[in-house]
Amino acid sequence: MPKLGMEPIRKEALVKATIVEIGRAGSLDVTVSQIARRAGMSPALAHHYFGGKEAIFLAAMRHVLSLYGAEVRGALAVAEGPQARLDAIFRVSFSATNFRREVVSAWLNFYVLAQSQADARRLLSVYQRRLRSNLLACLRPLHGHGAEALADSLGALIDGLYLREVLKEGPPDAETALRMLRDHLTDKGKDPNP
Amino acid sequence: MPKLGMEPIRKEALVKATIVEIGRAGSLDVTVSQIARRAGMSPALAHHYFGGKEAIFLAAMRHVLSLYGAEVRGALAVAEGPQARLDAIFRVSFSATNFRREVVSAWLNFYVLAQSQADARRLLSVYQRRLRSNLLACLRPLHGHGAEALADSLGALIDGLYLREVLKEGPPDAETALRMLRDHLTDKGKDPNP
DNA sequence: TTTTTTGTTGATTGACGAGTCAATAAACTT
DNA sequence: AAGTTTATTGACTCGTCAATCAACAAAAAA
Repeated sequence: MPKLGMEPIRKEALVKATIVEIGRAGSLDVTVSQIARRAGMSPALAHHYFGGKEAIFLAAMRHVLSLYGAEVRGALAVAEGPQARLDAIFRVSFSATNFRREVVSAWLNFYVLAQSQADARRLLSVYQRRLRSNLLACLRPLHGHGAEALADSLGALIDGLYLREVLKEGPPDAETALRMLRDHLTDKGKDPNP
Repeated sequence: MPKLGMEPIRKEALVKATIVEIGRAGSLDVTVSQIARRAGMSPALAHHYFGGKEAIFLAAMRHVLSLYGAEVRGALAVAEGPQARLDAIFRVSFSATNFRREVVSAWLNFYVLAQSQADARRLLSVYQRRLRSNLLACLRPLHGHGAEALADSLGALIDGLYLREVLKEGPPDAETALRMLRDHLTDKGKDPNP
């Protein structure tokens, strides 16, 4: 049976299964066995490829983050002007791929993980810095000073909207979330000192 | 040794120890033994008084929530006018008692808990509803329509600021957080249709 | 004073889960 | 054909932890 070149396939299956299982459990209280079973293999194989549970979680985190990052880059590539680019970032943050219960739950739990695992913290920091710098690039032309504070509050608002999603029932409401982000900016002094 | 009337004392000690331990671990991966040891008793006694780990967490959650609730009520009692009352809510949310690493970590983990435990979810929902209605009472006189959306985004922003605190290092910066909350409101159309 | 209630713990149980290992088998190399 | 690498798992080890229990101690009630 053993076909060669299984490693990437198995790893991907494990990473996806990890996200699903974290979503199901709503926490990191997920056994390697559960993950492996959902990914269609034995627990031993999961250990074989990743070496340990910690590494599996880390890989899952990287996956979510890089997926999000890629989507942002894609959206920015076709958006022209700061206003449009800003909105592109917003839309990606609440796109169907990212704003799903599973993924939101994963994010939340990654924040928890970041409190005790340095690698996880580093990854999250990278994401936060990237988001901040993306936002700043758009905000500076629109609101000269105050762009920094605005970027920070927008970041916090996005995270808060994610956080609150986990308590809601029913399908995620991206429209409402987007409206709040946009309203956060409207009526702010436009370009006070360019 | 056995003095009578220990129950409330023991319970309080356990609840406080729980919050400290959650803060230390940064997660709910905390054993009853750890909690009991920090509270100065045997694990068996913790089980005796609470019946199980789940109940200990729930009690800790109630403690944090009721402390916050009491502080809000106290601040509202001496604040006059919607503007002042609004700011009172903000200040309590980032007061020295509530905006501490331990407590912030506890909040975060309660959100996680809420995903898998119905009781925890109920408690958090109560808090959210209360916050929302407190905010609404202040916002309606100031911004007629749009008060609802504003209350929701303020709630999300508060949660987001808490969430982001767990990644920061150094002491919590309440001033900056407060500035963001206040800025979120400034320049919004005041009282468009009263 | 006996009995009951309340407080307290050491020792134990039973379950579960991460990680290891030896063994098997297919595919590639030489 | 013999040897090496890659894939795969069942069985096992070792540790941990929630929960239980029997036993002991002191206060209160009878």
